[in-house]
Amino acid sequence: MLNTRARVSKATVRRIPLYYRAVQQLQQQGVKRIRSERLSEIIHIPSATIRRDFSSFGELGKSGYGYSVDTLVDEFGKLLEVQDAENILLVGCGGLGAALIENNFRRNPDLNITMAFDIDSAKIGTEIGGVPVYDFRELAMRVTPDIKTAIIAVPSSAQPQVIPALEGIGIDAILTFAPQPVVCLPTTTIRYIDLTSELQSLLFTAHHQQLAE
Amino acid sequence: MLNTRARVSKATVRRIPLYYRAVQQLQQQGVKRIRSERLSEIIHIPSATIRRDFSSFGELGKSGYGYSVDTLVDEFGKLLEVQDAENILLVGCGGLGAALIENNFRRNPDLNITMAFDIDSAKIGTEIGGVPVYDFRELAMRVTPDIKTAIIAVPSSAQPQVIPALEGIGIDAILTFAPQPVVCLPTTTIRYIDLTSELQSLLFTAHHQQLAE
DNA sequence: AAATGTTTGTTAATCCATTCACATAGTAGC
DNA sequence: GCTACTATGTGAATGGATTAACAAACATTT
Ligand SMILES: NC(=O)c1ccc[n+]([C@@H]2O[C@H](COP(=O)([O-])OP(=O)(O)OC[C@H]3O[C@@H](n4cnc5c(N)ncnc54)[C@H](O)[C@@H]3O)[C@@H](O)[C@H]2O)c1
Ligand SMILES: NC(=O)c1ccc[n+]([C@@H]2O[C@H](COP(=O)([O-])OP(=O)(O)OC[C@H]3O[C@@H](n4cnc5c(N)ncnc54)[C@H](O)[C@@H]3O)[C@@H](O)[C@H]2O)c1
Repeated sequence: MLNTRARVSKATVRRIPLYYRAVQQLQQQGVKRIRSERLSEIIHIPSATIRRDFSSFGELGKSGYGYSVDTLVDEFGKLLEVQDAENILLVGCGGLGAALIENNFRRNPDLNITMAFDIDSAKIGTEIGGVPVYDFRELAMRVTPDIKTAIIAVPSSAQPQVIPALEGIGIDAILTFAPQPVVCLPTTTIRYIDLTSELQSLLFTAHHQQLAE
Repeated sequence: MLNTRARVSKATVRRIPLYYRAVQQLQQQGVKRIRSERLSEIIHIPSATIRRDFSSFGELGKSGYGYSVDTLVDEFGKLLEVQDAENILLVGCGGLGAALIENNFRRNPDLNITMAFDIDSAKIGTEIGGVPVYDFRELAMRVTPDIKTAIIAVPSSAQPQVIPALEGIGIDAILTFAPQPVVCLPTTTIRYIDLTSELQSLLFTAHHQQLAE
């Protein structure tokens, strides 16, 4: 079972999806068996890191053999709970929000944006890629109790009003593209994706530290 | 000068844009002076980390006083080279690519997407938010020599062809949304933004480790 | 200009993650 | 079954980043 109550490090958690995607691809290619050394070449993560990460979920491999691809797909699938669908709401149907809805994590059938909200009356009542857009003021009325996850794509200035409203209806996981940091409940897990900062720090690295080893 | 050749850590580099944004906002609010303790409350980074980061760019502050906001805006602006515009090309004008072009880092006048490329004939020859969309096969012909930076928003499957083409015309900094890892030249700085992985690892954290301290 | 209070910059301590390296446990071939 | 390989899982070593804590430096007040 995967309940080895060994603590899973934050760095490991960020890599689980990469492992899952890679072993899924291998499985689709009909590969039955994989060594950490070979996997390392595919995903560009050192083999020692892979083995340590894997070992924090139990003894998934066999000495002298490697890992069974099917076992890995199974175990990481369980970790990511891909068997039961995660229903997600999205707030802010601008350029970015609409793109996310259109795509709707198509490659991952367990991730579903099922409804969206905006305050722009031109957007309210429409559908984007089959997903209905509701008035954000009707949030409490429209949301179904199975939704615990939200994606925010509103301007930074609107974020301080949006987050408490989401927490008020029971959302406890938030992915946001608005970089404005916000205080949220201790039970809320929030992650910021700050596109401008990513680009700026990339450029800093490229310009200042072109000492590629 | 800011050429204290003290090594700047990777973690610090990722925070420079956050510092720059925060001190810019303070400046706009007319704030002249800021202490690390106060800045910590604003951007949710411990004050000790802030002071250590700042000190890697020289002695920016004064004991018993704090930091001059104007000085900080100046110094971080120089670090991020905001005085001269960074011209950027974008490949893949799908939902995400179009959203990025429309927005065009509006808040940062030094970051400009100046041209875009696609292989879809329905898009080639059009404009998105004033930015022309060219045929990707005309990349070498269309690109101007001032462009050293690219954003990639093509499907993962197309990425292995796109990156060598970009490197061929002198691009050395790449921000990509296609998670497929690629080998690139040692002189290329590449950063991946993997939206699906971000969401999946967020959900893992929310579901498995709701031991919010 | 002396006394008091404040906040930096940095040294030392700690924490977290990566990497090395190998004993152990298994595979594969005969 | 025995021998020769092979690759895992993990202690131990290293490296990187954060945090604590405080002497030194400056501001401010009187
Ligand atoms: N698109 C980019 O390239 C880019 C780059 C960097 C950062 N971002 C950030 O991503 C976020 C979204 O970007 P975008 O380009 O889609 O912006 P956008 O302006 O196109 O869309 C924002 C949408 O949010 C809606 N909105 C505003 N206030 C709202 C509220 N209180 N409740 C519900 N909806 C509300 C607006 O009506 C609009 O439809 C912003 O925070 C932006 O700073 C985007
Ligand atoms: N939008 C999302 O929510 C989302 C989520 C997760 C990951 N992603 C990733 O972001 C990337 C872009 O996503 P999207 O939703 O905009 O995809 P999209 O399919 O809407 O757009 C892709 C665009 O790239 C163009 N293209 C394809 N091959 C090309 C080539 N060789 N050269 C130039 N252009 C080419 C296509 O014509 C299309 O316009 C993809 O890699 C996707 O996996 C997006």
